[in-house]
Amino acid sequence: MSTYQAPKGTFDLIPPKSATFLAVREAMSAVARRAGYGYVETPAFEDTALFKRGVGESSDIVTKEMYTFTTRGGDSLTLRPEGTASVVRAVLQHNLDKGALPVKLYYSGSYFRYERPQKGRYRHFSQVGAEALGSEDPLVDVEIIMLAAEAFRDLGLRQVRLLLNTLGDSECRPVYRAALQQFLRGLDLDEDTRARIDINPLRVLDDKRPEVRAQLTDAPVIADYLCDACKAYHEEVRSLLSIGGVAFEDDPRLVRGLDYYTRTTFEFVHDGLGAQSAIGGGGRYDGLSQELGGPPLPSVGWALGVDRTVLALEAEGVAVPGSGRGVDVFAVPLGEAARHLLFGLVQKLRRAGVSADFAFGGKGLKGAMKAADRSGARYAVVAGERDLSADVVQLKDLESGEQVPVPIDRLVSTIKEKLS
RNA sequence: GUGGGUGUAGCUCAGCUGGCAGAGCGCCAGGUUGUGGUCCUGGAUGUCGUGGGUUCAAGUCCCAUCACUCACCCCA
Repeated sequence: MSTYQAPKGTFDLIPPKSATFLAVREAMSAVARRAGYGYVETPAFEDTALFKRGVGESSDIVTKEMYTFTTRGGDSLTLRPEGTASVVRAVLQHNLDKGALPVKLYYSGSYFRYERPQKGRYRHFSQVGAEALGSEDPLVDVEIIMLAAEAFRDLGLRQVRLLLNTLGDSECRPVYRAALQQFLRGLDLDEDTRARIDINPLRVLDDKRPEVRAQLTDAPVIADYLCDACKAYHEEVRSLLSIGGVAFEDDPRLVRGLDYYTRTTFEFVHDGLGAQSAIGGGGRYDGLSQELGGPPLPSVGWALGVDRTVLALEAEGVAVPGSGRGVDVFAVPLGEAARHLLFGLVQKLRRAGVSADFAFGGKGLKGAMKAADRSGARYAVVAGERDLSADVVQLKDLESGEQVPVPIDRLVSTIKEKLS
């Protein structure tokens, strides 16, 4: 124990688990890159007003979860609670929307929300996101969803379910919203929930309390209120997903926490994470650009939770490929002359693209071999006075235990050959 | 903001109705003065989260406090 520890709701990523996090980030990023999405990186903080406007004043994120601070100059800034608002801001700021559409971008980074931590919910968390901006084409929705499904599949997750819904648009949603409000007002609800009826009634559908859920069974569903355009759009998305072989479940109760979503919304959930079952989610946000002062820019995107995906992998007992690798070679010197020679050979190996480590600290041979073993190296290079005077080093295969002398000037080529 | 659970060795945890601080794993050393992963032997490491109280005596009981954790509201 030390005097200091990581702040509440945060955690350190340390080996060996940190390798899994890297692998998850990489797998998620890779599917986006393969599909022509370019990397975008925006600041970790933005003008507070961007999130208030973008995420929505009525969302809980804005009302109670933002890390907001005032600069010396008097500006109000906020650590980003999510990625989409920042990306849309960047696209508009740099006029990317004036070029070829859709603009396809992906990102990977840290996000911040001030909440009570629990399993899968942290104050500092990690997401990989992808956004396709400026195209109102059901195939884009489908591409986005398929990419996320592919990322989870590449990682080896099996128990992932895709939930799908539509939230309608500016034409039909208000009608549904009014009907829902009327229904909700007739229920027996606590004060906070009653307040939400006026602010964002859709979110009441998401309540998990049994006494609330019981009353929601006969709630009106959006499907009955969709306008023709939204209905057609949603049917198209559904049928394209089916043609593409992507399994999904219609979930008319699926509402998301951010105010900007329109039409397609979806969530990837995993059973086995505890209460925080969503490992990724997203949807279409056709009105967000205009909300932020830009032109109409119908867009769709997702964010996948890196931390939660790691939890899901653990729950399934899946080992991520490539996350447990050590170095290729470990050097074990005996005596001062060998220390200098082997240290030099380690540099040569590294320059040749072979990962290599070294027994530092003048350990005894036994201790150094132990270190070699723990490093996960495939080969150990051992050398002492005897070998040096013969211009060789001992190359030991740590799996088979076989050991052969190799001339010093042929070590790098010999190892490269064996590793290929 | 609300409710539950847990704080004992580096890690995972045991420790009964109060009576000398424990195990497994890991770590270090030796068995093997030039060879790891198996095996054997030995060793080190604790303000029992913190502060107070009850008691002859507190890891154990009581109070407070802090931390962690799970869940609710809500969300990736």
